[in-house]
Amino acid sequence: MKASKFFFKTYKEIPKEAQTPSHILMHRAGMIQKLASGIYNYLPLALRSLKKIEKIIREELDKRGCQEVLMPAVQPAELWEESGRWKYYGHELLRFKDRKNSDYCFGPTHEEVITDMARKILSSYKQLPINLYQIQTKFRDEIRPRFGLMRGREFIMKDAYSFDINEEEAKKSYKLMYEAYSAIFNRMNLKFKPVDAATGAIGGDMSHEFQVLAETGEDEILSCNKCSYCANIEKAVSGNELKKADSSKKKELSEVSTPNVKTIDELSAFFKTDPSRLIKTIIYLVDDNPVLALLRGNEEANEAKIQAFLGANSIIHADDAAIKSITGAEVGFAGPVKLNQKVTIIADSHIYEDTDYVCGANKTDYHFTGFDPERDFTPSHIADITFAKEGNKCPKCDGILEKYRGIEVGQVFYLGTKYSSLMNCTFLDNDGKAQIAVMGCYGVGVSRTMAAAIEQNHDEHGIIWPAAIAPFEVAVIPIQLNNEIVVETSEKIYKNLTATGIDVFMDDRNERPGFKFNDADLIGFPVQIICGSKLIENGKVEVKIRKTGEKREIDIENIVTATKELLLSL
RNA sequence: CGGGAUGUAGCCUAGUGGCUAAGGCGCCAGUUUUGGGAACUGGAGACCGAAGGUUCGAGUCCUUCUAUCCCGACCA
Repeated sequence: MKASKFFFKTYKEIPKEAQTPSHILMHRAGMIQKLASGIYNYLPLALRSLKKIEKIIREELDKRGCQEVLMPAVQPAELWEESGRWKYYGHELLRFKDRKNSDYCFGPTHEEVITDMARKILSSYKQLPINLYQIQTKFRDEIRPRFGLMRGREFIMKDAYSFDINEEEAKKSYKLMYEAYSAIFNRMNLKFKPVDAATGAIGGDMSHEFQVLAETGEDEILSCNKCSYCANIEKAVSGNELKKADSSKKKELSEVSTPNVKTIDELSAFFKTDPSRLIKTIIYLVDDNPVLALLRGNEEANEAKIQAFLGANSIIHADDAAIKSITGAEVGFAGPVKLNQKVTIIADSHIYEDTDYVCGANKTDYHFTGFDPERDFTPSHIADITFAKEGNKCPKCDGILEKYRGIEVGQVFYLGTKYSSLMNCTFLDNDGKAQIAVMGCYGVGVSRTMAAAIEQNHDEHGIIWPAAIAPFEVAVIPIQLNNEIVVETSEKIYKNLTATGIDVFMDDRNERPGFKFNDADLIGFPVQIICGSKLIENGKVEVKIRKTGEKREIDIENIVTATKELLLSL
């Protein structure tokens, strides 16, 4: 491709709204344009990279027996009602009506459609296993889209779904996809970690996320410094042993007037005590039922763990009115003692490490002191509902947990029969008996992967593409366009490289050298071949490696072989 | 959804209530220039996010709306 004919434009200045490296650089390099919040145009430069990502994905999936399909973006509400998600998916699901007033949504994911597709074809165990995938545009109406393609509303996703005859086989399919994903991100030369993950709205009971490590990642990961344990902060478990409360320190429960003292900070100031000596009572609506979560004042509630523990579809904070009706008090005075109605109470296991706490009295402007978790209330459940922390012991070995930030670019779920049973996706087994297909689902955020690659690989000059997903692998940059030998040589190199199947960008623009060098670094061509008159007279050109900044002089006649070798290492 | 901020040309910015809204980048034409974002000359491009209001007079003040961004909550 010649620059003079290529549809692109680079920018020196950073647009006000771009905050994060991938967003700034993709904008400056002329890869994307924003059309609306979280909705972007992909220009040729971006699409080239996306296509390469897609190609790698297709190759690795096809190699493992997956088959590509293409499903509609617009989906009828009936299917979502069958799975129950029309109700539970919430505002993220973009819903609309057609002219006949029928309900539709723009697909945020395709479990319903694929299960419907599969049940129409599947009749015998002989057809299984099967794994179907598509690469397609999704829409999720994010509350707060941000960081360009990192969290867009419309985005490109590869989603795959496996169907198996039983759990054991389904777990084999899961493992195969886990391997496929590792292979995919390895081929892209990205630094990533597969981590244990919470399952969220998609459901199911086993899941791994593939996290590309980057400072700007939205997710926190805890990873053992000794063994392979690695989990999303929402799921991570501390291996620290629980202490036993010192029963000699028990005190009597007594009501204390605490006028207008509501928050943990206010309480700890009022009682002149550490937040760990306070019990925090948080009231949730879990699948519309009230749930009290109890934890120590210095801990944060891990809502993903609560949701997972209770096997719930949704968890939200109760509003003030609900809190008032449950506790009989204003917000800020909730506690587990003397509740006037039966509610589920989930107690964090850490609260049993001590006694003599302060907790709410379910009476406006009053708290209890001397609260003893073992004596003063009966929990419905005791569970770990806090976050593990950096420096905690690993739950699997004697190592220590370290913290990383990551960008979730892929996730694999073992779904079981969640959708297939609700939607009656069955087949006949060996004995002629109907069985429910066991499913898994697997996603890769294609557009997000592109952004993540940039987040992980850039410097102050621009993008540093891994060669496998770079829009172009090589840029040929003639310096003196008024010098015939330079022009001829660069043309020759361009043609020869292109002929061997390398993606070459020929910067034939009549610009000064510095301008072209800066553009080349910004766009991030992994290899830059600089053709200047002085070296060419000696039969050489300069080859610059974007990643290291290293410059080599290479004989013109060897340029094709040398470039090919270089690219393999990038 | 709560809190904060911002909308002036394709991009980045300036602009005490006062006449024709200013500059840089980019763009077009020309001349020179060609190893790290060139110089000069000439040119095109904005009814200042929208609607009301205050005022002799509004880009500037007020109200509402809208869009966008940031923090939080929420989320794959």
